[in-house]
Amino acid sequence: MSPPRKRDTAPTAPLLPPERRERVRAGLLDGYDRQKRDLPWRRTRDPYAIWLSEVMLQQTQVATVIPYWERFLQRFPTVEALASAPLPDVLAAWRGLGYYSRARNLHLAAQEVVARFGGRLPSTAAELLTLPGFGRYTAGAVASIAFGESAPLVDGNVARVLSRLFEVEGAPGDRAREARLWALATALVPGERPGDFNQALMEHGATVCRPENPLCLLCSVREECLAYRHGRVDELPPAKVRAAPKRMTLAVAVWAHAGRLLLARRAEKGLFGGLWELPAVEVDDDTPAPESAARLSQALGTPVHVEAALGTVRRQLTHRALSLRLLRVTGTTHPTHAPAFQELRWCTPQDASSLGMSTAMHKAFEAALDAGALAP
DNA sequence: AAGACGTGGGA
DNA sequence: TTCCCAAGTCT
Repeated sequence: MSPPRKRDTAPTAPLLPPERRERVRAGLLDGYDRQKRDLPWRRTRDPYAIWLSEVMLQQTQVATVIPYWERFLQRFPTVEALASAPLPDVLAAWRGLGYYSRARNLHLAAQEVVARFGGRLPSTAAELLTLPGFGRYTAGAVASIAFGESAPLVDGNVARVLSRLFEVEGAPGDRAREARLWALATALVPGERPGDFNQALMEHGATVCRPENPLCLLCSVREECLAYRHGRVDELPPAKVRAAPKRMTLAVAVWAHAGRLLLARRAEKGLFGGLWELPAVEVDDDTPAPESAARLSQALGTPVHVEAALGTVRRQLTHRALSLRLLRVTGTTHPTHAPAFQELRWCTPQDASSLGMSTAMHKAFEAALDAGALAP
């Protein structure tokens, strides 16, 4: 008989010893109970309102979200109200918040909640994950905060806090790193008040364990922090490498008729999907005005010609450098539908103010008016 | 599985 | 001015 085979790797340390787990939990929860910010969605237990806050907070700062959240809830107070609203109305309420696919998916999910769950949001992360716009983070957040499930969550804040506490190596996006962070979050969350614990983790990252100038001297889990102990707080986690923004030029039709401007609603997918705009087509940076007119004619399904260039509006997005080239155009017919757009509408500035429109296009719209687009 | 998808605020 | 990025999801 051969001797029992030895393991070929050294035994790994347990992910998280119980005593250390309890100290980390207690420290974070204490900090939260003492210092948590008074945010409006922490004053409600309505799962729909909590869901809405989590969607709005994706990649968006708290101070930006607050007024949108309050207005949106007034306009669409329940899942049913949201589900039965037309998408353009939902996008109008989202105007200026960015990442508009969030609003489209929220609307779709509300309709599914009505159709599949009788208007009641399901209470587990696993079920929530089946709805549009619910990824791993949002499913864990809503399940734990609204329903008290011990579901883990990892967002940018949590990733930073756990990276420092447990000295997790690797860059954002690294598979092994993500797996380790989720494993740590999963190991930490079971216990009292899972929703509060998850919020404590995020709150700690937002207010104490910040990306720059973290407040280690005020930290409630400093004694547990490996990065602090090893003087590595400033180097964990490593910054993510970001691709250089790509240039994108749009030829924008400024078409006035009888005191109104022609507006178009964009296709549902992609950049500014489903939003209203001054009709625009993508062109090369060096496209001359007559060719831009030809492209716009095709998109609008009726011939237009350029009367004047009204200037260019530039806008910097995360992954794109946008140039909106305003062209005053005219044509002999005045279309009410067009091949490249979902809808066309001739609008007064007042009409336009209530439509869902990106901030980029809103700036272009204002610039067109400033340039005298509707001047007599 | 990288890349697309917005915006406003702070350094 | 310019750069970075903040409670992610989808394809």
